[in-house]
Amino acid sequence: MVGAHFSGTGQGPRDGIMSSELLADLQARGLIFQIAGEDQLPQWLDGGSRTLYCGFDPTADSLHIGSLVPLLMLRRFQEAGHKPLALVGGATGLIGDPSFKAQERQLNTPDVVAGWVEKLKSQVSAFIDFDCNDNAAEVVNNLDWIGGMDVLAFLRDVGKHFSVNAMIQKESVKQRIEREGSGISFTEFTYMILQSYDFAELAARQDCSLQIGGSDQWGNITGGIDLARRMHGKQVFGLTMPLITKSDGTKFGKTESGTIWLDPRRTSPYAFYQFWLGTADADVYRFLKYFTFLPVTEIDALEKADAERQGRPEAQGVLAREVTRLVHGDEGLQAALRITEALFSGSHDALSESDFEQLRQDGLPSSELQRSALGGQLLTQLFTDAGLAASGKQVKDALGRDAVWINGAAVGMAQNAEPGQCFAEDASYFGRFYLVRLGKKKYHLFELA
RNA sequence: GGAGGGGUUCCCGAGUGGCCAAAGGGAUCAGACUGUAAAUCUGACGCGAAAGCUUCGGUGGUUCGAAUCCACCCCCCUCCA
Repeated sequence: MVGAHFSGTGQGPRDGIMSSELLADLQARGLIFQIAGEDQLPQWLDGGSRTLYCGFDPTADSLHIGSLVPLLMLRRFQEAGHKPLALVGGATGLIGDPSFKAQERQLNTPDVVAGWVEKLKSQVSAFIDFDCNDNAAEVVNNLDWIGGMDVLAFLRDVGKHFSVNAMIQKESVKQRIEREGSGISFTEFTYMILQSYDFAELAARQDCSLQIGGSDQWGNITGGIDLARRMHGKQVFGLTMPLITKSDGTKFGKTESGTIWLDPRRTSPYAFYQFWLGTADADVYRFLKYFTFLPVTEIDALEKADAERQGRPEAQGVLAREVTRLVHGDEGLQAALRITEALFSGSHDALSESDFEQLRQDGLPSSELQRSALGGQLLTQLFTDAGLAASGKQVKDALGRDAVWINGAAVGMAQNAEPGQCFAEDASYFGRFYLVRLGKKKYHLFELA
């Protein structure tokens, strides 16, 4: 699956693109927050194929959609003819980035982090091309150069270039230092130095001249720019992307059910697709620019068309399809579409037996049902266990409002103690499937064991 | 090591002996309205269908009764050494 999605988009590297054109496109997409070395960067990029990098720290066994913008950014640069390095933070992941984090974080054990590093490596690889000749991507791990370093060398060769006075002035750690009720350990405080060292090291060994990252990385990136100059006399650049915000002020990338992960085992392509489909009107055109490769002109045209038409905009559907394909490939997208169509078109009766099996495999939440165990059970219990609701109270609430259906038949509070009747033989699809709907959007497939 | 401040239900944050399963806000879930929107309105929101059961950093204690009082411990923050 590594790299599989890249070729699936039908857009190979477009080496004809000039970099000034790239920067103009990024600008038009609103993807540029700040640039370090703004005067010289355009002509530097136009001057040839450059190497750039972006770091991803292993803080879990999967990246989430917060990393999507930087990942796609690496690819945008690659398509413009530059060489992307995806750095996986095998070393920095052991320390923890304090940037704009309100609290000190729990350290993870080296084994755990090492395991995550491997997961991230393959995940990151799906977004960039390793096979094109001149500017093939690479994955690097900073544990390779930080892991073997001894303390004295670190303090003398690297630490000497940093002024604590300057470090504590950085906006990214200021709140931790100034605000009452928080603090920062020396360990996390050192993070900035490690990331700076990464940049200097990559500049020296791979001639990497640009680091990209989220806007929260500005302090760490500029630290690296200074260090590369001091240690190796190299001039390098930095570019940050804006923090993705939502118009309603809530945090992007989280839903009621939690984080949206890139790993299909954590967030199914169906759930992923649904997430994007639910994007607010006020955000959707901006997100199309951030998260897809559709030309800006096309996005603008879509916005105009949506505005002129009454009713439901098409933008959400476009966004959901594009991003799902980027992350989960065509197959993942098809799976998501199949489920969506089956559930929201209103006609479950059209589904075949194999369709049901497919839905389960495609990531529709499902579980097994033992007919023998139905006896003493209550629906509230059954549905809570299946994850349809957080507590029996919520199920009860839904039952009381006639918001529960089993295979299309409404179920009320009166049936709570009658699961056997609700899951009757003749009510099933193909003798074994029950599709339960709670509320407007939550579905669960039960299959008789 | 010393002095002071603090740890409340998902989050913020009231609550200083009974009227406290614990105000208020946010988040979340469900309903109406809709576009599988937004805004608005309604209900739920520790667990439990209910009876009832278990919470306010931890452990013990005082009391008829504790989130609230006492003792010790743990953790966080500020200042001093």
